Formats: sequence, structure tokens, C-alpha cells
Amino acid sequence: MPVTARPLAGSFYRRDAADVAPDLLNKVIVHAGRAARIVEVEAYRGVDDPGSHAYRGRTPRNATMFGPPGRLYVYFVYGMHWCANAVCGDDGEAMAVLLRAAAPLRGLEAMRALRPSARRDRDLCSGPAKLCQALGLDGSHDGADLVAPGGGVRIVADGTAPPTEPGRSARVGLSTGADLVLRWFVPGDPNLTPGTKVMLIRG
DNA sequence: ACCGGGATGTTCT
DNA sequence: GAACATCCCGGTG
Repeated sequence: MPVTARPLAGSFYRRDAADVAPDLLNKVIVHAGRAARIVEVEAYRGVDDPGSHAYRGRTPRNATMFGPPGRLYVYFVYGMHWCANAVCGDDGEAMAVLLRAAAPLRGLEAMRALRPSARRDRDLCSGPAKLCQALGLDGSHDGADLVAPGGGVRIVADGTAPPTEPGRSARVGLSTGADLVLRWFVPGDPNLTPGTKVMLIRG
């Protein structure tokens, strides 16, 4: 099962984030005995992407984005929330895929304990900060190696293929770079970010 | 269901 | 001082 499966290879991440992102749909993120199937992601394409943290160059906060790929980039936002990305591309390209929503698979009791405000299980991981809360990811996991066999945070394949026709839309919550269509999701999944379940673009 | 506002503090201008 | 890759709660329909 997911908890013992092998992580994705390093070559999986060493591609453009816009190519990695749809391939991450239906993969499984595993941490601390909990597992969830990724159903919504966004690509951030480095120093040329006005919506990316890397757009204004390297800072202490975004250093993990600049490589190597296959690491977890975890950042703090709005004074209280953590969000997690998989670093992609070549070293220095500063690309990443934001993990926006997931379907809880395993360790639901622990997730409920970490997210007491979640009324239903579909509220456990239905947003980037909720996902981090439910899985117990925070700043201490920034830079974690996703590729290492014995690593604490892993992204694994359990045999479920990504959707043949993923839903696509603009990215959520941005003031700049909001026109780019760099969000992918599993159409109709109940765990998507609330208010974004409509498929805006096909293909 | 949908909408509006407040929480909360790091980061960079 | 402003912005911020968000979430939650309490209103209304």
C-alpha cells in the first residue's frame, strides 16, 4: 500500500512544472502514517512567472525552490498557514508544483485530530493549507527530500493513472499571473478547493 | 449556497 | 507599511 511504496524517481521532477503538475494527479503523498491522493495542483514556473515566489529572485524564504528538484518547498503565508510544493525543473530554474487538494486515504483519525474544524472528511485536505495541516507538514519540512527511499515525506504511485482529461483553470488566489492556466484537477472530485469545482477548460 | 470580514505575522518595499 | 499561492465563522437567501 501507499505507506510502503517507493517514492517517484528524481527524473520525474526534473521537468517543467507545467508537465509535472498533471502527472502528480492521483499520486499519493505520505507522511507520518497518513496518506492522501493528490487531486488538485498548480504549476509555478520560476523567475519568469509573475505569480511565482521566485519572480523577484532568490531570497531566504524561497531558496528551496531553486533546486535541486525532488524536494519539498514549504512556505508560510497569511501569518498562520503552511503550503507545500514539489520542486521541479533543473537546478536554478525555481519551478514548483503547489499541492492544493487531496483525498484522504489513510490516517483519517489523526487528520481529524489535527483539523478539528473539519466537519466532514472532504474538508480535511480540500485546500493547500488544510492539506499541510492534515498531513502535519510545516516549516520543519521545507527542503525535505521527496526522492530518498527512507524519507519522512514521500510522493508515491499506487497504480492509479492520472486522469486522461484533467480539468484545467487559472490559478487560485493570485493578484499577478492570474491569467495563466496553470491549475490542474481531477474533474468532479469532492475534495477540490471549494468554489473551484467547475471545469473551465478541457484538454 | 454564497458572500464578507477578521485572524495573524513573515517578508520585502 | 503593504502584501500575502488561506481559512473560518457568521451573516443572509
